[in-house]
Amino acid sequence: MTATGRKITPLGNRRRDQILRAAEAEFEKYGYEGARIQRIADLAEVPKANVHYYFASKSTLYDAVLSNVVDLWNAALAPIDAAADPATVLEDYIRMKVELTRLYPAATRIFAQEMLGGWQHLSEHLKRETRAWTEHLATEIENWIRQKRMLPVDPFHLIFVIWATTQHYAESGTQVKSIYRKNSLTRQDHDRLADSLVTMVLRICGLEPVGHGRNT
Amino acid sequence: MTATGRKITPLGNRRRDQILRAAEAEFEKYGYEGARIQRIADLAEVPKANVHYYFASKSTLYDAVLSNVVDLWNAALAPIDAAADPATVLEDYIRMKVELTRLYPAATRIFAQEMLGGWQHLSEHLKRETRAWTEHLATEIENWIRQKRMLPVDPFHLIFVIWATTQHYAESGTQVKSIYRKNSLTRQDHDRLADSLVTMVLRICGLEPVGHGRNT
DNA sequence: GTCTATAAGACGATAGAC
DNA sequence: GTCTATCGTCTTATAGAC
Repeated sequence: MTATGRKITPLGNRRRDQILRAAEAEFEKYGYEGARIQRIADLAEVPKANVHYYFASKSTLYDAVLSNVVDLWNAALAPIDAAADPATVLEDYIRMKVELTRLYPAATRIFAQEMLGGWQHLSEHLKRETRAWTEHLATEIENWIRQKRMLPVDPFHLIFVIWATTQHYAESGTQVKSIYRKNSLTRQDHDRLADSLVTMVLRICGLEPVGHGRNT
Repeated sequence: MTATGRKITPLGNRRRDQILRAAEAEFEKYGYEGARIQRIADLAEVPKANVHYYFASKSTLYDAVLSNVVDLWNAALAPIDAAADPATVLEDYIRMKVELTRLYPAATRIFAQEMLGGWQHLSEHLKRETRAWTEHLATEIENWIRQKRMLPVDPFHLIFVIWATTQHYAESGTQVKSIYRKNSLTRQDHDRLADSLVTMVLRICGLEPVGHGRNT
């Protein structure tokens, strides 16, 4: 089940997927207002009217793309093992988030754009889903602090540090590239970011690295 | 001197300023593509053609807005006292950045939008200016690390933590509000963010609070 | 399901009276 | 400087043949 309550592409609709992928690229590059159905059609190599056959309107198409993006997020970040130690959970979370950023930069940028736009195009249902997960993690962090298993810190601010920093890196072709004077971020760049972020977050929490993920 | 080499509104052009302010609000809300000159005109309470009298094109108008935003940034964040201790410089930087976010949320959001869009509408000159300041701070941090005045950490990642987190908060009317279930962020919210962020950054650097700014 | 052609309207920009 | 009226273009969406 996806966020919309339907299976993602019950298989057998290649044309639809083709258009969906093209739309993702278009919306990533130009945002909702800037996106052009003609370009989506060209990229998907179908006539423009064909896009409207599968998706009634531009808005419907964007909904479909956003829904996929949110599903991706929730699926990957869902499980939190409350029994595990904080350092492990936080490190796993960070590495997972950086990995998502690396694997799906387009989805990540659309997500960020939508956030900056105040979720103007996101349904109430999807909004609730994204919020629920964050609150869950925050509650866990509060428990750990109460149990003196980590230094006191505002849970939401800590989550935002992780979220904002990885999000910030999602934008290949932006200030990050501009500062590093590179054209694309490599696998190594992302590993270094993950390592660095883990180090920083653990220091914030006064935790020692577990060292099960990588050798530093 | 501003980023464009001219004084900001040499005073005496109320109409122009009126339009500029309206444009700022419009671009903040809808982004460059989504912005509508008609709405800007309505908000500024002038006929649409009047907008075109003061600004030749939509692009020109956006340039003017962006230029003001970048000037604001550079003016407030420019001075770094290399002789001062790291904790003081970092704390001052954080509090200044949070304050800017509080005072100019519109400017901040436009800045963030432009960043996410890959600075598509920012002139080369302005790009260079924003980059220069970041590199300057990074160099200072590297010096401090070499002099063992703080724990080793990737300077850019540290800056991004600060930048991304405060930026993330700039979006009143977004996920932050959604999570906190509030309609606007108060002065106190921003103070708490600044305190929290200072604590986190100083822990990352292994530094003690100086306590000259606020009593924690 | 696929595609061409086109409708219907919105938009940025301008001409030209005052 | 200000404003009305309008031009030309672009864009979403649809009608209707195949």
